[in-house]
Order: sequence, then C-alpha cells, then structure tokens
Amino acid sequence: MTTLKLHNTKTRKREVFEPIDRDNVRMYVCGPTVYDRAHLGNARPVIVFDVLYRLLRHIYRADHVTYVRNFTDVDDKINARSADSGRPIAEITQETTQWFLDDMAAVGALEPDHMPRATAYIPQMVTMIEDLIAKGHAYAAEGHVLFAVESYKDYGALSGRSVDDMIAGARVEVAPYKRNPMDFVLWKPSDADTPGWESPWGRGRPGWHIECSAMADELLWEKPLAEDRLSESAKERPHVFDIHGGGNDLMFPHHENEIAQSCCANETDSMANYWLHNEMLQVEGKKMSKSLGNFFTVRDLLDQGVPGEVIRFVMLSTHYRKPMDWTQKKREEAETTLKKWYRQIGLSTAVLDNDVHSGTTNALTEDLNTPEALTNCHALSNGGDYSQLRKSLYLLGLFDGNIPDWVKVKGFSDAETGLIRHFLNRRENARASRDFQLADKMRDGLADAGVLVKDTGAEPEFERLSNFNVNKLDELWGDV
RNA sequence: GGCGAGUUGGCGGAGUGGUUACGCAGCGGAUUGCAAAUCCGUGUACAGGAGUUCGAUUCUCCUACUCGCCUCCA
Repeated sequence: MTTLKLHNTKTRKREVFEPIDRDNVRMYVCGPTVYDRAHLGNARPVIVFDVLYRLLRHIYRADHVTYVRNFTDVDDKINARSADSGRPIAEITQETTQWFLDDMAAVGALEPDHMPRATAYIPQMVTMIEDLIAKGHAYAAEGHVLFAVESYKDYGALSGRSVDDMIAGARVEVAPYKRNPMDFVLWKPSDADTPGWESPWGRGRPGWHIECSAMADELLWEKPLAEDRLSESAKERPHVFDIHGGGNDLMFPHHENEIAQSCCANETDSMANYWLHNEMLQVEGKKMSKSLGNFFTVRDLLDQGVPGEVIRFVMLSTHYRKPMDWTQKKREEAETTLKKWYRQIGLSTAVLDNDVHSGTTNALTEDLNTPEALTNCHALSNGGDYSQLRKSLYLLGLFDGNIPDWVKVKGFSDAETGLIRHFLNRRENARASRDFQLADKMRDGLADAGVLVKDTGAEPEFERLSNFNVNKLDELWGDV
C-alpha cells in the first residue's frame, strides 16, 4: 500500500497519514466568503487541496474519499457590499458563488463532494452554541454569545500561542461584555437591516468560526452516521475526521477557534487528526494588495488569455508550504512547457487508469511535492514516455482527457488566417526561386505585425504573438 | 513585543550527512538557405560564523537579512 506523508501543523512534523477509516477518508477545507471575485491568492489553497483530493482518490479510490469545502454566505463583508451596491444579499452571494465555481473549474479543480452554504446550517450552529453554553464553554451577554477561551485548556495549541501571550500582543478591540479579551463571538445580534435568524439569544447571526465547526461535524460525522456509512473504527473516534486544510493565515484565530468549539462541544481531544496549511501567494515579490496595485483576480488572468492550466502549473511549481511568487516570467515558462507536453501526450492514446508512474506518485506522497512531480514529468517528456506523461498530468489535474483548445487554436480570425496564408504562399514562391532576401523580408514583416513564422516540414506554421496588430498586417499587404 | 516560515548556480525551484536535481536563460554542436522549432553536449550554488562528525549545503547553536501571522484577508 502506498505510504502518504503529510506535514501536520499540529505536530510541526511530517507524519505518515493513517486515515481513521480507509474506506471513507474525510477532509474539510475552509472555502471562500462570497462577496467578490476570487483573487489569485484564493486559488492557491483550492489547487493545493485539489491535488491532495485527487491523490487521496488515487490511493483510496474515488468513492472512498469525502471532501467538504464550505461557502461563507453570511458575513459583514457581504452585508457591506449589499449596502454599497443596493443589491440584495442573496443575489450577490449566488452570483459570487457561481463565479467561484467557474473560476476554480477553469484552473482544473474538481468540485468537492459537499459544498455547504453557511446559511443552510443555522440550526446546527444554534444547537452547537447551546451545547457550548450548557457545558460551560460559552456565555450570553448583551445579545451576543461568546466563547470563553479560558474554559479550554488547549486554546492556542495549534498555532503555538498561550492566551497570556495573545493578550499581551493583542490589538483587538476589547468589548465590555467580554470576560476575557480573547473571547470570540459565536453569535451576534442583527438589526432590522441585517440578515438574522431567531435564536434563544434573540434575532441574530452566527460568528464566522462556528460555521466551519457546525458544517464539518454535520457533513463528516452526523450525515454519514445517519446513512450508516461509518466503519467501526470511525465510530470509535466520534466527531473526529482526518484532514483539515486552509491557508496559514487562517491558523490563528480561525482554526484555533474551530478546534476550541468542536472539541468542547463534542468532548473530544481532537477535531481533525491532520492539519495542513498552505503558504501565501505573492506577486512579483510583494504581497498582493489593492494599495500596491498588484491585485488581480483569477478571472482577470483568464480574460487576459492566461489559460487555467498555466495558472495551475505555476501554482504547482512551488511547494505548497513555501511562499509562492506569481511572475510574468513563470507564466511564460509554464505556457511553453505545457504546450510541449500537450503536443507530446497528443501522440499517446493511453487509457487514463490508476497506473501512474511511480516518480510522480512518490513525489506527491512525500507531503505533496508537486515541483518534484513536475520534474518527473520533464523526465517522462525527455524520455519519450508520453503515455506515462499523459497519466501523470491527469493525476495532477493538468489534463482532463482533452488537449485544451488554446494549444491548438492559433488565435486568428478566418480573414486574418486567409491574409497570412496569402503572404506565406508568395513567400514560398520566393523561397522556391531562392530569393531569400525577399522571403526574409516578408518574414520580418510578419514578425513585426505579431505573426511568428516557422518553416517546418511541408507547410510553414505560424502563430500569434502578443504584439499582434492587424493594421500592420494590412499595411504589409499594401507593400507587396 | 509574541509566534512561525525562509535565505540553494543568471532566474525559478527540489533534495540529500559523503555521489547528476530539474526547468528557463547562457554557451558549444547537429539540423535549417538563414531563423524558429527540435535534438545532443556543457559551465556556474548551497547567507555568514561556530560546533558535532572521518566527512555538512544537509544536524545543533549564534548572527544578519527577508517574509507571514498576532487586525473575521486563502
């Protein structure tokens, strides 16, 4: 059996992954708050955990893995967006959710088995909050319900902080109704203009952290339990699941709070056995931010003609636990490499079965070493093993069985293609009569207009360059 | 201030207690009328200091620098 090793944030070590139930490996990853287009940084955890999902399905088989990724569709940022735009909240969240799914599909991410929306799980959250109050871990105050961090002795264990340290360095606003400055909100009151649900504490809405605790437990424990899909080994570890993932900026406070809520409510010593965190994304060496002017969305890139596969390749070319820099140069290199690989695997008709080259799987099972997996793809490419290259790219999510259109399409309209063909025919005549001066002049002219000509084999090939200018092409026609 | 991650050749980026990363760029060659593409070959590295060791880029400590989190940003 394949041995999968993962770096567990809980222990800060690379550990052998042993699922609670190998017939149903369960993973939860924090999803987006749906109020705007996903920026490029949002795509990193999606792609990282998509690779893990694919790998788990490869090892344990597709129907033995359950992957949950939520949508946070109740949040103050959404409320603010609605107030600014005058649009209904439901319209914003539905539209943004679909955008997210479209954009992530474009970068090759499979849809998780469950994609719960927070607003559909309010009753479960209320129940969990009531439970926490009953067990002495939470208290109601002025319409709020707060989690009492001092009631949970392991608070801070994941991120390696003590409550005292946190208070010392805290810059949080200390609300008067908090017993401890680090206590965080489970439930907060809503006014008439804010989305709210009736609860024992009045009309209000959930805090952010409780969403994930409630939805993870519902979909990875209660639901499979009700459907009798949990093995005996799973039942021996009530409420605990295998993997919890997210960006490392969520480690504190979000994941810390999730653990506190889940462990206290469920009376367990653990929420998930393995915690995985991806590092952040930078752009041209700097943190992506609106003030620096280097902020852009996945959709922006796609609209600029950057293929989703190229975005994914660049993401995979850096290990997930290292900061990753998005640069124009990487984008270009990725495109060049992928074009070559797609051309090569197009020569193979190998069935996309589970027989994937060990160099690729061994890299991935060593804590998702995607750069090394890509190196192995280079080796397969250079070695001419296009069948195995095909399967490796499939496992990595860079190939879905069809060569992407952007590799095949040259990017010209029919009229432009006709014009270029005319040129090349005349140039071929010049070449045939060994008038290389004229032939080279024509090629230079086309290059200047943004058309790259390659004299390969019988018929010359041509492709569109980024500086393509149809007006220059027309001018050329006048010159000849 | 607290916690954490990192510093590898021109660039990107893995990995290892003693041996080739790999990719791009460069250089040389094949091929081509010339280019492009393709193929073959090839040089350059492990932040600094101390320690452990027969031997460290790889382990330990220190220093410098970079970055992230501590603020419901993935």
